[in-house]
Amino acid sequence: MQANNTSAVMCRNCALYQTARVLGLETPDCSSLNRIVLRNHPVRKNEVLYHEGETFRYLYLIHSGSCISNATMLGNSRVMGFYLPGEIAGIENIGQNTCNHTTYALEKGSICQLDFSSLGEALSKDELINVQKYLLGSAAHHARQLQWERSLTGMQTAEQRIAAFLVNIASRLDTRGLPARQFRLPMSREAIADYLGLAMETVIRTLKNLQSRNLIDIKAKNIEIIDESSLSALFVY
Amino acid sequence: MQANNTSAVMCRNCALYQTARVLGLETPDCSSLNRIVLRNHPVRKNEVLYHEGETFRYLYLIHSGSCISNATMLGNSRVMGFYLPGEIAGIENIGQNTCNHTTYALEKGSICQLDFSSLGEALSKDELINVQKYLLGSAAHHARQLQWERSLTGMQTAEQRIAAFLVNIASRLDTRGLPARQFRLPMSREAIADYLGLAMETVIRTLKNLQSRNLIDIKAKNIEIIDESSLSALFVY
DNA sequence: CGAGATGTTGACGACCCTCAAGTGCAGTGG
DNA sequence: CCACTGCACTTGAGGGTCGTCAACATCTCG
Repeated sequence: MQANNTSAVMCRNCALYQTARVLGLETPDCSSLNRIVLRNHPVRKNEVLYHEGETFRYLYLIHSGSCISNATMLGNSRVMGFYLPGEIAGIENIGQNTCNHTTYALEKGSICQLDFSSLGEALSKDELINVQKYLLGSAAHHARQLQWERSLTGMQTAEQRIAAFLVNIASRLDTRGLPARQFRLPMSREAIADYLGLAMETVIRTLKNLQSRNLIDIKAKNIEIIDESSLSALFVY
Repeated sequence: MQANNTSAVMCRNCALYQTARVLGLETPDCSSLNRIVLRNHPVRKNEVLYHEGETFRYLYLIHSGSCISNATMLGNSRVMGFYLPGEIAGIENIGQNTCNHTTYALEKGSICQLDFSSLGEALSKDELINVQKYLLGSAAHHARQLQWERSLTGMQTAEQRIAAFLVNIASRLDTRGLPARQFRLPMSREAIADYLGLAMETVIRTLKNLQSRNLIDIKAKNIEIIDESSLSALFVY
């Protein structure tokens, strides 16, 4: 059995399971889905799912582990976002030919790969309508998530941004039925800093400060949210 | 004829026109589209399209003018985004019952209203597949836009954020075939400040500074981008 | 024309970025 | 098992950016 520090979603909460349900296929080992889905593919740490500029074809449903996506801006790289268990990486590439981020695993895990470009051929019209409807809902959900992230990233103080970031991660884990009080922050401090537009040192100092006020307990990558309401109160002003 | 300070998209570039094309209906006055679309509805300044908490039903395609959307956080309001001509307001509500922003017009203009909830009944299966595919592409495009906005909002200096904001607006206008060198910023300085996580005074001073360096020329809400490459160089470091 | 909203300017101080030095930890090879 | 190497992380000092406050200017619209 796998160690508990990398969390996996239960099938009921996995984005892929929802997709399967939409297809009218409740059983996990149905054959018609297998034509377009690669199930539970293991990924190593730092393994790339898709490269910036590559032809877009697949959606990646994170089953366990987590991913980070980067975009290069004239040589320099910027962190664009993180994908947690149950979330869909690559959905923002729909409607264009190429991927515009590089996405890779932050830790050992497993993903399901869905051949988006073959949906039309592999499914009946009714099935396609349902799957499209589901993906449209997922894309809209992703947009709401991004809107919320945008507003938190734009907050004024480092403390607000970090508090909002932590609450955001916790709530996303909670949505998928994963422990949201105590979990592992899979990304480096540098990645958090880049993502939030802060200096790495500020991230560290702010985390330590939140810890000294007993709002969180953080040791290396392991974090426990002790006082979520006070943490939220920092940015819901 | 309307004055030139509020810009309208040419029909070829309007998001609604694309939708119409997807439906296989090239002519603007076709009857089957009329069942679910309210065309070119005029809106007054400050007129609300949809309220936070209201039941979600319609998508709004901005034909001319522009909109702002706000979300309340415990009484306080935060600017969540702006919608320019040719863009679709409300698309992020798909997949949930209620709207989570309040969106209203920043200036006099006109919009088309699409009854999203009746799509399934009003269209044939083939039509529905095409419309869904189109909307899925739009939602993904919106997500890419938001991802980019998130990364610009997270930039460190006020100058980077403002430069990126201006270039972003210009490029969105350009996409729809509208003048992108000289245009009107329809929102207040305060709204820009809130949106970018800055103080209003900083927005004003930074704009003035960019003007003194001859990168832009700004007078009240009218802006001309004089040196776009230098402006872009400020944040593509 | 007047009143309220919106925008502008200046002074000051806090916050956070930069730079630099040092610590801890993970992975590798002996 | 342990030393070694490299990378992530931590801590401290100093200075610049930007937020706050307050006064004033300008714009908008009845």
